[in-house]
Amino acid sequence: MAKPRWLDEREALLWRTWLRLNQELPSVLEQQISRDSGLSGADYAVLVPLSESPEGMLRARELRREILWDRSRLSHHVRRMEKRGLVVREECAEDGRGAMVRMTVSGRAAITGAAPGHVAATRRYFFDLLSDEEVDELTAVFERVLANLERNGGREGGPGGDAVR
Amino acid sequence: MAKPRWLDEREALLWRTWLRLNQELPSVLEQQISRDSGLSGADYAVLVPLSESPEGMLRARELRREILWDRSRLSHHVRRMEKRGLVVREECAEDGRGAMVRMTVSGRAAITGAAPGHVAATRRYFFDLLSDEEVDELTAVFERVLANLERNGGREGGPGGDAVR
DNA sequence: CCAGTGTTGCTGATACGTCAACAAAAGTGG
DNA sequence: CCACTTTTGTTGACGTATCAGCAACACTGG
Repeated sequence: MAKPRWLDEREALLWRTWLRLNQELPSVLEQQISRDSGLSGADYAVLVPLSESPEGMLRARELRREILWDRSRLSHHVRRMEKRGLVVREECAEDGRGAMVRMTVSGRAAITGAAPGHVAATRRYFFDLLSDEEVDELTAVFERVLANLERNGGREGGPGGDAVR
Repeated sequence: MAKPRWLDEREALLWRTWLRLNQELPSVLEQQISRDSGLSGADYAVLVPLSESPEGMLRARELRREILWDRSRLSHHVRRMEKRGLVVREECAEDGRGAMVRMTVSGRAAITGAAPGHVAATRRYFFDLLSDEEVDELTAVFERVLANLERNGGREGGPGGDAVR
């Protein structure tokens, strides 16, 4: 693996652009969420699946499956969110190990307040700049890359960069 | 801004895919770098511009401009890298405030050793899955989004997610 | 020369993510 | 039923990122 084929001009340009976009877009969106709702991107990521589930409650394992977080990360973050009154932990009836994470009233209020602004920002900074065809093309490419990633480089829970969601 | 147009089916799919890719791809690449060179993605991001500059040395300000980091982040990270012997700080001749960051011999060895494997991984997980046309299409789309981002949402140094580079 | 202003980099406090180690419960095969 | 393994969630330690505040310097107009 001493001397692999280097990136050519066009590839290098794409790579730099991609890295930069991945740095800037999530950052701007997180700031937007945080500024007008006090939630972090991580908070948002946790609250979204909860808000979509029947009781506003999910087992930690399910939550992790949705957002692809490390066990430890979720545990720590839920503890912090609990301290802020956004969620509560309850014990799981069917499985003695399990932990249920339930959204509080104030948690639901937070996500309900934050979502519209976030979707609007998503449009303004992303979807408004894409044609319908481009939406489909990007989806196809990303899914292809993701599929390959999971076939090979996949790890268990997949710690990783933050997701605004 | 109470009720913005929600994301339709296809848009939501793209968004989820994008978030997931942004979480997984950088994570896999960072692990790859770290595993076979002991460098973190952040180390790599710092060392690349240094390795491309004439003396292996840049003023902190320039370095920040290249990688779009916060002042504080760079300062902290350079301190840690200095402790590990990858770079050294020197004072800037022309500007009394300035700080020069210089790559050490061992720093250059590290990046030289890490780069080929990283480029190979970049190919395996990204470029090998794209056609030539797709490379150009993606570049065009990303640049459009980035340009809009900098026109509006731009902040100063731009703290943001990590870049593997 | 000076006061005012912006820039540059550093630091300490705090929040966050990752890792290794752990405990408890559940599953599994004898 | 009993050892053994796996799954699940928690914790503490550590490295890292962000934020507010600071000090030193540079630049500008008077």
